[in-house]
Amino acid sequence: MKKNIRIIDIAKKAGVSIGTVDRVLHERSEVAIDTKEKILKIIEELDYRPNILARTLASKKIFTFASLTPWFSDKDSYWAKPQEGIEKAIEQLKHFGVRLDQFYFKMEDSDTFTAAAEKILELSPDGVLLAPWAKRESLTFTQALVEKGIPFVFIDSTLKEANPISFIVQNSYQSGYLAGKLLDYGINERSLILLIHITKELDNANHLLQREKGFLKYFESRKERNHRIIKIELTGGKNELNEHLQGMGIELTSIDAVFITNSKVHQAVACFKDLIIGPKIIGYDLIPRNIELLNLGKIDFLICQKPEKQGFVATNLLFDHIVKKEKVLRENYTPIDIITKENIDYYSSF
Amino acid sequence: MKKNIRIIDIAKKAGVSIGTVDRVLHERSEVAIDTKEKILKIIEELDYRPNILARTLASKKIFTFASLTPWFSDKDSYWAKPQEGIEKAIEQLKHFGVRLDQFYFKMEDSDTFTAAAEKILELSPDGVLLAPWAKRESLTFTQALVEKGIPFVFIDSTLKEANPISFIVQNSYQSGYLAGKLLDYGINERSLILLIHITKELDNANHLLQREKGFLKYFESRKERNHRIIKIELTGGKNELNEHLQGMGIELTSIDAVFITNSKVHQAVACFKDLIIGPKIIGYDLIPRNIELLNLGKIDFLICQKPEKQGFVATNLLFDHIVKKEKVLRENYTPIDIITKENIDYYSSF
DNA sequence: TATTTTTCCGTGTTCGTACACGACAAAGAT
DNA sequence: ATCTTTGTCGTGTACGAACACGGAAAAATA
Repeated sequence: MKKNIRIIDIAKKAGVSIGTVDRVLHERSEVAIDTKEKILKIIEELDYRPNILARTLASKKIFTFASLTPWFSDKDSYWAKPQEGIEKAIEQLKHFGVRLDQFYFKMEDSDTFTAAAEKILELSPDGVLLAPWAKRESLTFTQALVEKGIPFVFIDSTLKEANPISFIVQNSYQSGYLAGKLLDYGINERSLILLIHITKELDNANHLLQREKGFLKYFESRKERNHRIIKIELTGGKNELNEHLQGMGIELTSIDAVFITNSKVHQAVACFKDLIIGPKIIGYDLIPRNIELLNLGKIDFLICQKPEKQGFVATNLLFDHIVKKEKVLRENYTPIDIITKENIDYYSSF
Repeated sequence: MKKNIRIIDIAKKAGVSIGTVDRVLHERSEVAIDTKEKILKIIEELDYRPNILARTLASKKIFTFASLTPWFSDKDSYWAKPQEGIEKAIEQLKHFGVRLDQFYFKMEDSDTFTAAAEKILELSPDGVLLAPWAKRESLTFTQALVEKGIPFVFIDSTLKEANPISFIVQNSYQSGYLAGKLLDYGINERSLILLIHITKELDNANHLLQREKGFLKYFESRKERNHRIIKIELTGGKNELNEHLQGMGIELTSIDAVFITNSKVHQAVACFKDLIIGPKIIGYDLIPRNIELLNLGKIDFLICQKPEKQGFVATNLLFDHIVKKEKVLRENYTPIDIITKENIDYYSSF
């Protein structure tokens, strides 16, 4: 049983006191250059790893993390999930002196983003977890963070122009590509496929466009299947899809497969509820209404990205960087999970 | 910011010394009944949670865990995965004074199991992680553990007759059911489906029989699809499947879908390698040869169960029970993950 | 009453690290 | 020659909990 190396072991070996070793470890104040080098060498040799327990116990420092994510009213809503993950991580990290301050913004009002960002800057936390929704405002914010030397991690999406210590996102393009594959797998040649966006501002939703792109790319690579793909943009009104299809002169029964690019898939399903054999349907996210429809067999597949895990991992990345001072992976991708009626009961969000 | 309750806070409030509070906390020696009750009440009131950091730092106790799993020679083999998970967990728990002793047995020789079990009993660890492969021997072992008061956790499978603090397994039946669904989704009516076991001792492999059962159950519930299912048992020889099919007078091209009940799926694929459009194929586990075939499009789906996570979770369950003295969930199920060429790059084993 | 035993509980040290404080010597300033 | 300054480094205390030791009071025994 190998005993752990302690500061005092280093000190003894170097013939100095623990205080001196401590100064070297923390670059606290001046140490004679020879002594410093000797100590560093011994630290290297002995492969010294500080005992985190003792470190946190001794240091009265409290680390404050701030999170800035979209506001949600319902605990079943999508954005509640990353928050859950963040909170779960913080719960475990409490012992290490980590505290969390949560801030929210309203997705439809970028002023709320700016206001929250200012509050965070005023607070000057040790690290920030951020969903960079409003692009311009996010950039201003992250610049200010960089100036203050506050590290930050992106959740859910990332900004090329910013410089986070890491980000954790799903590869939307690839998930769209997968959706294409799954639908294609279940239909015959010469099928009619709908690609549906249901959102109020498609321009702002880069995710959805990426999913579309991946989806179309898949079928481009399978031209020999001779499918016909129709793209439809909706805003989420009732009966909207029905009317839209009528307007285009498309029979419900002629549709073989449907891809909805986000969690609004339940809205599209309503349209087909009276058919005995409906089209194959694939959409996103395990929200309660989708789960219900999946279990009823009305939805064939849901693609999911473990949003809780996203928050959880992001928080731990920040912790590893700030407290443990380890190098962390910059690019983190969430899995692209395939959920069906048959495996949903065994799906875990972590 | 709520300050953490310490032992000294309790002591002050009760008008005693920290030593007395400590005795109550650990039932170390006698404390006057009044004092004890008063202290317990205050502990309750203040919702005192001991600081794990300080606790482990002060207590020189070292917890020893023992693991007993099948021996493997190749780091790519299936049983290397749970080991990886166990080791990763132990790495994190080292700070809390947890050490691991690994023991192995040879799957084909139950004497090696008994020998290892005896060594473990001799070692008297604080907890045991166990893959209960040989049933009779496992029961003898766990009985001895119970007698010595050593808690244990089952990995990969469980024994009804034993009483582990928890077990973590995949629901094999359900995974077979899912395999049925996925295959059925991709084929037309009146298809020819092969159900193939490739193993030397099918009787001993309850997993595989459960998978078969789930698979058949799915199709029983979809009788109207009018498929024909042929069950084949192989032992893993070269060209075995080919010869078998010839013997039965089945054309390769007439086969629409194939389900192999374990990770040997790559052996079955070889049989169809010359066909331009082969059957739909589904099997188990992300071992290198399967991954290769998945990427080549020769295998459509692999069902996976995060074996690393299994080891990881099991170790943490043991830790929570023994060190943190928390209640742990008895029944734990691993996810039933669906892996395709399109999402494999984003699959994480944890 | 004196002595021993038992019951109850306070004190002090320890774990490994952080950090404030100040000691000491050498170099420079007056 | 005396006083400051500066560079080095050791000592002591704290963090919160565990546990050994032994002291004081109460109870039991002589």
